[in-house]
Amino acid sequence: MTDKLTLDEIAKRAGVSRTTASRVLNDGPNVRPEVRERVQRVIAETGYRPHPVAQSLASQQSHVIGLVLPRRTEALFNDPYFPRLTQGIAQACNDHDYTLALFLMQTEADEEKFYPRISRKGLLDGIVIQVGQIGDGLIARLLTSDVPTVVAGRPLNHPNASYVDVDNVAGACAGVTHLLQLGHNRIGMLTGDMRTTAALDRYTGYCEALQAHDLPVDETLVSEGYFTEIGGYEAMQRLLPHKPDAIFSASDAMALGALRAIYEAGLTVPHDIALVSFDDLPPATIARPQLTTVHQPVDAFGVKAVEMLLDVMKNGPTPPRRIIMDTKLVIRQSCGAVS
Amino acid sequence: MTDKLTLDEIAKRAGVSRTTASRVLNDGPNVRPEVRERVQRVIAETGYRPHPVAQSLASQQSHVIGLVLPRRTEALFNDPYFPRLTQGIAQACNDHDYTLALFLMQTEADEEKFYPRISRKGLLDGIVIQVGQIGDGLIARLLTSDVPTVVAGRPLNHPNASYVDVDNVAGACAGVTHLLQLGHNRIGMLTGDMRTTAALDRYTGYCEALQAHDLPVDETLVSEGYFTEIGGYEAMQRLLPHKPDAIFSASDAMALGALRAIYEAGLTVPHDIALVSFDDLPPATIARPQLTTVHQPVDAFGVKAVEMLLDVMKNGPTPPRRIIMDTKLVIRQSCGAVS
DNA sequence: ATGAAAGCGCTAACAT
DNA sequence: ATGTTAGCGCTTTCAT
Repeated sequence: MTDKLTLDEIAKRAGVSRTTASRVLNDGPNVRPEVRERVQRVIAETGYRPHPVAQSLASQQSHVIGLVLPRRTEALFNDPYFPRLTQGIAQACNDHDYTLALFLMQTEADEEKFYPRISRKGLLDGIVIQVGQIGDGLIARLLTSDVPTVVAGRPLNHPNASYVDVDNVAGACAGVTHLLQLGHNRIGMLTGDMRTTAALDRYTGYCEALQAHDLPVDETLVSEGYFTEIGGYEAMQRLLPHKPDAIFSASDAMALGALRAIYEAGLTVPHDIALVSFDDLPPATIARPQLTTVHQPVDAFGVKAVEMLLDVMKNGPTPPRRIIMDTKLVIRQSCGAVS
Repeated sequence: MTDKLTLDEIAKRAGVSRTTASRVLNDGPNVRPEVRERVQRVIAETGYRPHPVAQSLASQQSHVIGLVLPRRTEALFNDPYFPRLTQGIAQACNDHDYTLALFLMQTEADEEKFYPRISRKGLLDGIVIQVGQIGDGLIARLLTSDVPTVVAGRPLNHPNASYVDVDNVAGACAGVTHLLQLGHNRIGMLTGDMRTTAALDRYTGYCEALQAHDLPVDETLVSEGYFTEIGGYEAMQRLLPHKPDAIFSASDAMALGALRAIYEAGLTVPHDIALVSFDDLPPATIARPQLTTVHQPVDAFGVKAVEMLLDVMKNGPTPPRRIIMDTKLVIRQSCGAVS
């Protein structure tokens, strides 16, 4: 009933042509105020809503943005980062009147399934794709497709990709420098999954900080923790025999695992080992002691990604856009700087 | 180039009518094998992909399912439940060749913004909406709209809604009964947000277990923790003066908070206070001691919700469907049953 | 300022 | 088995 309502019907009831009705609907120009009002009243009275698909077909834009998260199941919900990123992007889509379509790619095989769907102009007006080992092949293909694409995180080997990232190098460097200034000189690191640029860049920041203080990078003090709690736990266990006096963890989740390992070894944080991590997500304040950590603006990150995509959609992919967002060291208890 | 490709073009190149080309595209009947093959070859050679929006308009179905999560920002990423639910639903959509559109409703006001979009047949073939205080008004409206809707979780006051839920009552009852059998008789409870049915039902299960053992419900031993870590922490602090010998927590996250409060009070789990919770999400195995908890099948839950929706889409909303999924007590360390 | 007409790219009922 | 003919509901030139 309220459903068979079409723009033609509205036009008829308002005594105008469908064109004029369309103009009113889209707040277009060239409509006499009184006519506009009349049409609007009919729209309001009937509760008419335009058929979004018909609009899409005619206007050649769907007002739908796709978010592609290439990530294994476990990584996806063990890491508080993704829900938060998704939330930020969803919010931004909302604010710009776009609908968000979510694509979770669990395996490389999913790529083949998704690509035809999303690369075809029509369903999606644009795509935000998160970097990650899975799906990095997709990035290349997407960039040459006719769907505007923006990458969340720094992609490897895609020089003309538009992307937004946080300054992982500077952030990590700041975290490690803080530990150095507190007088530590055997600073170990728990790295993330080294197949990701986030992990690589944070490691780079760690090295830079040490080198700036004329300290060598001791590889026996570096262990891969894959960004997860359990990974951090195990990596920390590997590091303990080498007696670090401080640890920089590439994620809060790993820091949680490190805390466990340290306690089980009969040591305490920050007394025996000082700890600084990266993220500033909920685990940071849940942990005891609370984590000193490099804050990254995840929400703003999502907003920036969407805004960049909108820009690319409007003005084309060249030149490639680039936004590197600042991080900020948040000092809490785990570093020992405050009591 | 590869984009101006339309079904007409394919038909022309294959020397058939557009109808026949369409038949081949949709694996329809009544096409001679040789013709079918010829068309398929042209499709393959040209890399043709049908325009999904045009298909939607003509066929009156979008192959898009909407997931509506009415939840405040904080709740959304402090609780590992939602990412996991989303993941399960996304996976199920995938498997059934549907695209997932995500709608995060942060405020009641968002309702007004979303409703027109999603209630209009066209964009969405169906909707899965998660229950929650925000958005419960939406449920009523959606149920009377012409978009097939299924609720994730038991909705309050919507007798003819189709929904899938876990057996919160039985699950909670099993958890508390376990504590009773271990000999505890001052069992406190940390409840979730009591405006949600999940929290209410788990409380009901708690009461039932006590009553089955002829124990009264002592309200001084019950405190609301809103499902969050910090909420559980504070609720536990309120309970400690009343000397419970065991605690049933309505979520793993709250149990984490409770652990903190208990340790800070100089007590240990399970020695001084035994602990059983609900969820069996990642926090359960990260916590020390590991949590004895009522496992709920979140992934399967999402799958069931999608399958129910598909059923409703196909066969109409009546009679209302109902699926209550079983839970299972997972015994770990926090209850003290094992060493 | 308004409307007629031509699509947008596809599906489907109806011939043949 | 194949093609013809209408749409699906809207936007958008192009006249007027």
